[in-house]
Amino acid sequence: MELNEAKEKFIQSWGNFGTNWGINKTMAQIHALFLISEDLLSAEDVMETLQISRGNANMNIRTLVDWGLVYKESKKGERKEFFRGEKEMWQVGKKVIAVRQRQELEPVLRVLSELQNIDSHDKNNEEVNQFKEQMKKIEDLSQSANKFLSKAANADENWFWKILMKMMK
Amino acid sequence: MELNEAKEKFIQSWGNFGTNWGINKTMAQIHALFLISEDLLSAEDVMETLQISRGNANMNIRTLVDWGLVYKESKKGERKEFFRGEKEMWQVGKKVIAVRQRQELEPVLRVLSELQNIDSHDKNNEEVNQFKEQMKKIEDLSQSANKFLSKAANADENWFWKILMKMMK
DNA sequence: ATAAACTTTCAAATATTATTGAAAGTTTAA
DNA sequence: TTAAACTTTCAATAATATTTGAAAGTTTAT
Repeated sequence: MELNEAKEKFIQSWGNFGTNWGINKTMAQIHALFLISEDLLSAEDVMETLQISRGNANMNIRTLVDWGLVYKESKKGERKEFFRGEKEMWQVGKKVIAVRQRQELEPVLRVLSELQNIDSHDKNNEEVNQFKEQMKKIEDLSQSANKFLSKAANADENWFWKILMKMMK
Repeated sequence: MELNEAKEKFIQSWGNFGTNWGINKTMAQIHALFLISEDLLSAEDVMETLQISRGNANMNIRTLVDWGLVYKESKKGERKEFFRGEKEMWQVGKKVIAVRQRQELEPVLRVLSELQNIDSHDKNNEEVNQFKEQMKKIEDLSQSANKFLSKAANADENWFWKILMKMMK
């Protein structure tokens, strides 16, 4: 395989991967492009390389900046904005975890807690109790996951590796 | 809140939650319905409760069975197929992890490994080396994640909790 | 072997989500 | 203050993913 072919394939694969995890394809592709670009890139570079529109490039780059996966940087003497990708994969992982936890897991936790407040004049209503119990179980697992992800998102890499090693043995 | 209202809200929320994680809404809703149903349900029960078509119900129930989140069961004297949901949330978590790991993570690992085979007549080509190095880094993180998920998917609940406790302190 | 009872499939229709690009907005330099 | 250079927005459009439902397939009882 030739280098440019490999780059292209990486970008496409990363895009599809994202799609399967609720991240839009273009955003994942732009992210892939930044992961393999040593130089600063402008929005126009991204537009041209990936053959996408200005608005699309802009919106997705902005989201990547919000997620902390891409940094805005200025080039001396240039007015245009430039961007640089976060290359440390451990950082990338942590940042993705943090965002998705906040955006997806926390809302579920709120709902699960809310769903345990059910009016019931009959305190022994079996059906109500079963429902509440099940909500509690789901909430418990979600909270465990949430705690775990919080730890992971704030851990340094060494700490994570130590744990992983402990687990493997 | 009243019980049926709560059930409805749970089903809707679980559906939206799924959507954000690359799982289709109906499948997640059917799963939610099974999580809160004590009795066996037939495909028709699901169709009626969620107001969805026969084909949709069938396909998504089948996928849930494939994932191990719903079990096929027969009712004595009835020809119709019935289904029961896996209620243990730890089992649910493990099964989701196992499927998504196999379906999403492993293909990426294959691509990443493949992308490190780049033809280069010039062994010192800096650009090629940088690309390979970056692919290696991404592969390393992905493999760690993969190993971790394998452990989690095969662990018993106690083991998981022990680790979690170790991490928390 | 037949037909009733049920399940599965898949092409067409629908719904959802992402993308475009022109217009509006902003910033900078002079 | 102006206008050039750039960025952002958002309504219209396009692409993608999901759902429907009728037809085909299967199983079971007789």
